Amino acid sequence: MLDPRLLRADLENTARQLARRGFVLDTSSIAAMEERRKRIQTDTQQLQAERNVNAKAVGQAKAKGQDAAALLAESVRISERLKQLEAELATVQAEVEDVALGIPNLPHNSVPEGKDEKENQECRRWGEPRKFDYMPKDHVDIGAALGTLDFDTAAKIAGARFAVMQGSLARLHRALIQFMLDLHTRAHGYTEVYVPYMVNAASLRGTGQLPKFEQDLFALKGEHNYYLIPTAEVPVTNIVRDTIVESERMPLRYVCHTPCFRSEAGSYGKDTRGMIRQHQFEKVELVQIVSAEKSYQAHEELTGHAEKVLQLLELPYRVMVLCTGDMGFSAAKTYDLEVWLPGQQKFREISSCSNFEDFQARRMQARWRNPGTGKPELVHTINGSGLAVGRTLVAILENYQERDGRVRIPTVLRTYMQGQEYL
RNA sequence: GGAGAGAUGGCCGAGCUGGUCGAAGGCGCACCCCUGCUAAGGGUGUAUACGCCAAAAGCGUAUCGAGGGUUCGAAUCCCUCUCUCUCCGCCA
Repeated sequence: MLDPRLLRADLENTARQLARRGFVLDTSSIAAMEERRKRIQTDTQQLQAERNVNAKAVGQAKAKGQDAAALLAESVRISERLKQLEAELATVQAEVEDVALGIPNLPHNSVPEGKDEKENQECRRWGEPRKFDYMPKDHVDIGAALGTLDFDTAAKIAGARFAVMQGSLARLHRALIQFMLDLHTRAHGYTEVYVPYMVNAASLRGTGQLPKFEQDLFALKGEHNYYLIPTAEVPVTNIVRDTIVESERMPLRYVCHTPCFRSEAGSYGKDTRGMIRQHQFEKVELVQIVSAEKSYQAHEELTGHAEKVLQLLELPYRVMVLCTGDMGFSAAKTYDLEVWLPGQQKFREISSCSNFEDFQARRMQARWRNPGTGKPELVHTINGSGLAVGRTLVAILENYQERDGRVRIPTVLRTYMQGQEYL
């Protein structure tokens, strides 16, 4: 959520900044709504003050044994008018809230302007895509040949966009998770956390998935209104919802492995082959809770932590800064890491690292106590995949394939695979 | 699933026979005074959000788990929900 003061005092400028990311803010209707809110709120508060004064007078009169009939009559009159005004105020405040919750974050100044993913800009590249002296296969064919990756069985058990893995492939998948967690906890200073995989609506509202993107989520039926998490970002970031973090605990750095569940509504026909886009996938997520003045530095560092995983796995990648039009709803700035997939002859997203500034924090009421002022201030939240495990597995299969159908296991993973060299 | 207890400020904890309660007291914290070290003592202050205001000051409003109700007036009474704890049952 944006600072509501922007909508009150700096509406035109806010609209201009939102226009950069292709969001049209209806300034005249918001201005009118705000005008109404202000008027009703002022009137209500004034009347509430009158009621309080009057009620106090009644109490004092009664205590002294005086007749309070006139005061009581006045109180009744005020209360009736107040009931009506308070109802109006609640309505208009809910209206303002609805509008505010639907407005995306302002893009940071350093974000290039653009309409869609075609206008994202490459920041840097790492590694050299391997030259094959044969036509490299994609991970679906590689997995099928190994007999360890099976989409048909998954379709029988569940449906489309699921996978079944067996044997050493399933083990490599698990090894990747251990490797990533170990790296981030030992080398990058993150604290490992374990969290619920189902969350309530308040948490999803906090990180920005609700109310606007409910169609992307799996919701549970029954008496619990739970949703399956689409990313660990939701439970992990919400650790600090409705809390004031003491300054000596800052910054908070969490790493968390969870499964992620996404309905992928609206992506029909996209990436239907293989395990690039699944309803269920594993991800190791990095989350940082930092102060405002440190958030952009922390964002760069976190992106570097995700890159380190690819570097140690020796997978070629490039770093893209997303343009204003391609960024997610809550983000102020996003870097995507794209790994090279020989099977597609393309770079594909494997991590997305975003700075949300105080956008999520305001929704969550997540603050820290600034020792300089002694006052609570909104934190900045940052997160990134470090990495998407399924896609990392795909990248390994395709980049490490051999002509004979075997797949070499990256050196850093061998200790997790009992020294095994090939799948 | 059954029976009970509870949720108050950064923390602990009164208040809960409705009015003077944004809330006693303590701890913690900050500043000041005293004390030539140490220890102890005294004083003052110490929530958040919002509104009016260019801003500060100030004034006002709301908030005692959440929501609703009763009442002229609710931390206090009633209802619903959420969460926590204890006991029993069941269970990985």
